[in-house]
Amino acid sequence: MLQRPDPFNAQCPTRRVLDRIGDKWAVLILILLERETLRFNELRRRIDSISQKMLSQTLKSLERDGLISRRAFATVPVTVEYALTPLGRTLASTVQALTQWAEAHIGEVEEAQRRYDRGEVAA
Amino acid sequence: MLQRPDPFNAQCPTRRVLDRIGDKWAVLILILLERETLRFNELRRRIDSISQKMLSQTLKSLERDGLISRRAFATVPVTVEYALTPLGRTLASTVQALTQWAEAHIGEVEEAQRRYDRGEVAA
DNA sequence: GATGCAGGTTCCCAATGGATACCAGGAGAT
DNA sequence: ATCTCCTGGTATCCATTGGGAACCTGCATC
Repeated sequence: MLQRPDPFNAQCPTRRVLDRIGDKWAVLILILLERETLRFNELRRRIDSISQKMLSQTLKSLERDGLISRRAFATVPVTVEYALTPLGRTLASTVQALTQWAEAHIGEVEEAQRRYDRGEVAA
Repeated sequence: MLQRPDPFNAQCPTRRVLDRIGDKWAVLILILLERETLRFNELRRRIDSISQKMLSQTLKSLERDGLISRRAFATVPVTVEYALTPLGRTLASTVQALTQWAEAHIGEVEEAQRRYDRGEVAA
């Protein structure tokens, strides 16, 4: 791998990583797991409107990428815990910055949308 | 807006902002425009494999959100320049951190994927 | 008059997302 | 004994989305 990473090249692996971050469910899961280890249905309850399918699918991808770890316990009913790996932890803090941006600037974005929808040109 | 922003609630506007960031093309466009103002076809040439349709669609959404500005010049053929707004600039630097993460950790992610695909459990 | 370039839009098909139903297996209530 | 609920999923179906390719306007050049 001597080639410099270049997310603008479709073949570059960093592009695939960006695509993964570009998964809205993955972002939410990473943020929740940064605070604490959670079980499947706990995640489901906390993330409003996620379907079981998308949750299970997203968890599987995150595990494959080494960002979260999955541990099953033979309790009854079975318990499955998801936690961030050290690698996932480094990403989660970066991703946190995004949600903080969203919370801080949501007002400006909404105002821009209203202006745009009224036909006004951007400032 | 007295309600605290909560991206885990589907109704919360921050969730919509996250969805926008979760657009892989939007991320790439923001990064390119952080460096310099660019024209439509310049963007198209730089972002490998983006279609005209997705480029035009993504630019329109970003403009609507007040993140980029569009200026058309009556040259011949017509010239259209896209640039970051001040608001877009604040987001672009945050998003930069993501690509830097991707470039820095892509090796670890790929190794985790190979391990997972060989059937090994995550470390 | 054919060709080229800019900046798009339209149309069509394949992939993705989400809703719903279903599964296994045991616990607890009836 | 059986009904129902809990866990953590999978299977199926359909609507929405994404991408590819072709087309369009306007002017300028060959």
